[in-house]
Amino acid sequence: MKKLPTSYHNILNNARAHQTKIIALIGPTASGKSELAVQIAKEFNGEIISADSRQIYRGLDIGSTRVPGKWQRVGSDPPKEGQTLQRFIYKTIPHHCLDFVSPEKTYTVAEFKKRAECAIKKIIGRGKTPIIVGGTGLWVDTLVYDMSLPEVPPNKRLRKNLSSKNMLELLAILKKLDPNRARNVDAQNPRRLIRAIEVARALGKVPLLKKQSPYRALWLGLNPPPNILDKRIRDRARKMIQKGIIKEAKKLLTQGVPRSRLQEFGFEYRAALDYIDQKITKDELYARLVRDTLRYAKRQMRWFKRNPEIHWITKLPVRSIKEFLNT
RNA sequence: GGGGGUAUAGUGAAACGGCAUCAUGACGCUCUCCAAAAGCGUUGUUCUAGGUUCAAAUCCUAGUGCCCCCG
Repeated sequence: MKKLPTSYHNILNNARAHQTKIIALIGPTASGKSELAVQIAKEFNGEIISADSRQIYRGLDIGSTRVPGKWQRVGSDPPKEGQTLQRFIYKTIPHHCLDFVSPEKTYTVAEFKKRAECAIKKIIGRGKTPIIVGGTGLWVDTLVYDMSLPEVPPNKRLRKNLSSKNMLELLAILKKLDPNRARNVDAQNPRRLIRAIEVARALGKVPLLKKQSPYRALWLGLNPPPNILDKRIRDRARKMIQKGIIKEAKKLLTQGVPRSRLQEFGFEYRAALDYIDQKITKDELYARLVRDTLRYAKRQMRWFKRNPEIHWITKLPVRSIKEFLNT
């Protein structure tokens, strides 16, 4: 990551002291977050920070339904005749944290948080409003609530070693390293146990999780009524096939992304692989995409429902945003 | 028309005549960096009618549905 001039750090520190305002826009897949985010950004002089655990990866354009490049460069409107270049650039809506990680690398929330914070600093430095948009609940929360995740990168070898142990053994290991964490960890979840051991081994113990937002965040939640979301999800699936999800999956494979890795990028790629392997027909591919998207949307909503700060909206809430930014 | 096979949860499967299980879905929930992940809980099944047996998903008979072969 490029080092920032110190002035940016000062800006962020000031921002923390003065409770910088940010907008967080969340919602399930296909709810129309991206479009709305661009509208908000245009209306209120903002820049967009994506909080999506898959749109960060290069080459996953179709399967992750990343916003089209034109929005990242020029907002949603092409330049009109007679429009000056300056006016044109002014309408540009920059998007951050998109399309920058090699698909072969495993990118973690912690890395995302650093990069996104860096983007927030820059946006604030330009006197603009950061708009965090995403469907990955954990990623949005980590950023907005400034969750103090321990700086311990994943240790592949340790994880592999521990993966053969059962949960009682794992719990015993953790108990020796950090009895406190052993008491409140989910003792039936191997992944959590292994992660706790990983952190405890590196730091001596698992630090307490701090969750204190340095920002004043306006939480907006977009959740269309079921029939509309259903229709949007069907459109999304149809377009995904039309735009060439299969071609994209094949391309990733030829680029050297292993099949196992491709499957980690979500049900879209798992379904595409099954089609490539001729396990399913094109109609079945469509049906699978629709079904799995609906399921995923439900799971996303389960996460969001727990956050009482979210204002659930149906369209651009111009007045509330104005009030929020002016108080 | 004749012969053979098969029938178990919404779906896919397991169960020597002895407590009907497993996976998946649905529903609800949890979350200290794999989060489109991982985990927890709830729900729900022996095609129908007889028979044999202390006891039947399992054995027998008939019916029904589905699959295969012959005509």
